[in-house]
Amino acid sequence: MGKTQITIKDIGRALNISPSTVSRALKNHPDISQVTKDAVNKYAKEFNYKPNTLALSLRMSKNNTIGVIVPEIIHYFFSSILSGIEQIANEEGFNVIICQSNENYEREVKNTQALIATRVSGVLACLSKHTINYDHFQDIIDSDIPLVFFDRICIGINTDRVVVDDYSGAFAAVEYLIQTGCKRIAFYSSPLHLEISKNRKNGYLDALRKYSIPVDESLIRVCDTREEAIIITPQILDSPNRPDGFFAINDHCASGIMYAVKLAKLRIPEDVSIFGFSDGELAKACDPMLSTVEQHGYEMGKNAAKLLLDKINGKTHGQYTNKIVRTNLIIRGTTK
Amino acid sequence: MGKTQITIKDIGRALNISPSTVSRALKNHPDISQVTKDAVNKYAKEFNYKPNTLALSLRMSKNNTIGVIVPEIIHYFFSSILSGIEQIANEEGFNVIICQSNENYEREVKNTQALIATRVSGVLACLSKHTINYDHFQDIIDSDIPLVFFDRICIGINTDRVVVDDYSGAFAAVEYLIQTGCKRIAFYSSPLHLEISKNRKNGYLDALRKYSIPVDESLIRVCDTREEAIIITPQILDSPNRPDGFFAINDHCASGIMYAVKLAKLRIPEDVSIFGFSDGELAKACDPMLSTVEQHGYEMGKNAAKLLLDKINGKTHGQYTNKIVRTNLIIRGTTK
DNA sequence: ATATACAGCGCAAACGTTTGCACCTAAATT
DNA sequence: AATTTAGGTGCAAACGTTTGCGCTGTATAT
Repeated sequence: MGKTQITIKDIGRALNISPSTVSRALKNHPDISQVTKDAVNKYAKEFNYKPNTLALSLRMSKNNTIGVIVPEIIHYFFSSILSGIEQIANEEGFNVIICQSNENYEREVKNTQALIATRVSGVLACLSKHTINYDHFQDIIDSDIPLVFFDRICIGINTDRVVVDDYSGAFAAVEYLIQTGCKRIAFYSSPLHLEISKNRKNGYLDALRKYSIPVDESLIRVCDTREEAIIITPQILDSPNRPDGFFAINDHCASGIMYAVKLAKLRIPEDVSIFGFSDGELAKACDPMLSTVEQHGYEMGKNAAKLLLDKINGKTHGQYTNKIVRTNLIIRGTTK
Repeated sequence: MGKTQITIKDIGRALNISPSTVSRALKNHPDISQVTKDAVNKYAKEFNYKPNTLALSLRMSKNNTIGVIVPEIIHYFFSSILSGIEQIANEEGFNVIICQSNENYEREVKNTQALIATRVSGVLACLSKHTINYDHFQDIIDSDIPLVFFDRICIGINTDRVVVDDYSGAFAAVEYLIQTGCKRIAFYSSPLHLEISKNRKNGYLDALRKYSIPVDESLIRVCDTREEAIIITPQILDSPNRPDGFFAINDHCASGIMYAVKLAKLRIPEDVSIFGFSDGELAKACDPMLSTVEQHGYEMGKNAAKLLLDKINGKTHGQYTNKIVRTNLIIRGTTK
């Protein structure tokens, strides 16, 4: 007990050979005799030698660590992405260090700087809701650190991205609402400067157009939390011709809508249909269970991590790839 | 662009001074003249010098990184703990690298070994559901790495722990059920070798005893997921004298019970009351909203991280502290 | 003029590894 | 017998920092 980690030098001293020989023996270098190798390996095992990754990283000027910048860990979608990232990184022997921006621009730039200082091998990033300046990400690229964006990307920067198929998911959801009889469909969105908002809005609009349903701008609201939804929905429900369908930017928001709709003594889905986005933990807890767009966070995380690792390992050839993770509709009880 | 990070040596070369002088200048060492300091700082700022943390860690044999081993990131309780950990670590300039065991013993030991190899400054760990051997954690301690357990602790190892007040939370919840008229209360638990299960069971049992309610072993089940709850609850509801109250080990499980209860055409809370544990995302999405024991994952994470950092910084004096995070009841619609 | 003090800076070692090169010995080739 | 070959090993530098110690030069005190 209390024993501190043993080093290559220690092994060398104990066996009366040089550190270089020990190093080579451990790596099974052909120059080293079998007897030496055996002796070294035996000793290493016995005293539980573990290479010092710090020294290794320094020597190789290559850190087997990737950084992840994520808005908030606690959201199901992000934590499942994180889970996917960790899975792949782990398989490839990489550590993942996490930073959360808390949807805060200043913290996001601090995070990027910390990651650069740590000399991580690569960075996976998802924009905070309020980020509109991207210089800190350019800094990452300028520092020769591979960068790939996921989910909330920015198009001002040349790099790889992996996104959910927001457009198609939104289009399909709204089309489903229309096909099951909805005539007036509201859309609750995150701030519109975000690509995901734009894309989903486009999906929403195009679905309406396809079925020649007029667009009513008053039905498009910026609202992406349960609390906000509970506040603004009653007003909308009160209007002379209230909507008979809601398409929400996430499940939390959808559950807020459900709450307000029930409070207004309207029936789900007979009077109003509701579609969410994410398929998080709460979707099945709702009553009726929430119809939603499954967006495969875990898959997204795995894809993003793979892409990054390929870049780190130099397997990609200068091209920026734009991976799109499919979505699919999960029809449950809040739609007809 | 393409510029790689500048080093202390580079600054020295550019300014015709030695690396040691640069180092001292940057640290505002009194031995260095103001003019030199100014020159160094100016150059450092201009060329965006950032210390190489790898070299620093190696030199100081101190890694400003802590490792966290967590069963599954995607669960709300764990991700909020993680969030709290990240918060504190960030404030203190520490990176946090995460490993998930996926509730798998083998992965857990791999994780511990990886963290030892990385020479993290400290480890925060939460046992996987199936861990019954603790040697790998002893290895961490033997490697002189501070270790603190959170939530799912093991009592076989001498170290700091921070846990939720499981006993009191359970006691209070069950007492509330009794006080609001429940006569037969079922308890759905995680595997009973876990301390949290034992403690909550004790709280459950003591509350029953306090009110002289006989214990019926058939009402105590191992079940901690929504899916399992949906399967086993109908049988229990079918029995001649069905329970009129449920105390679930987590909110997922509680939501499964709700589903089964509604399916059996029983009313919540008039016919049966339900109490969860966690206050996760889904609690408010339930209908009626779930009464549950709030367990403050974020606080727990912050506490655990603080404790660990104190140990790392040598602020604690050899004593093992046992921090207990309070719980409190959140009464919503699933109880009277 | 000599001794003392101190300000300002550089040398070199150290943290643990890897790796190009040189070195030595013994065997194999001429 | 002289030379080449190859097998096995060690030296030393490098990655970027920090830090104890020693060195220089100038200014102050005797």
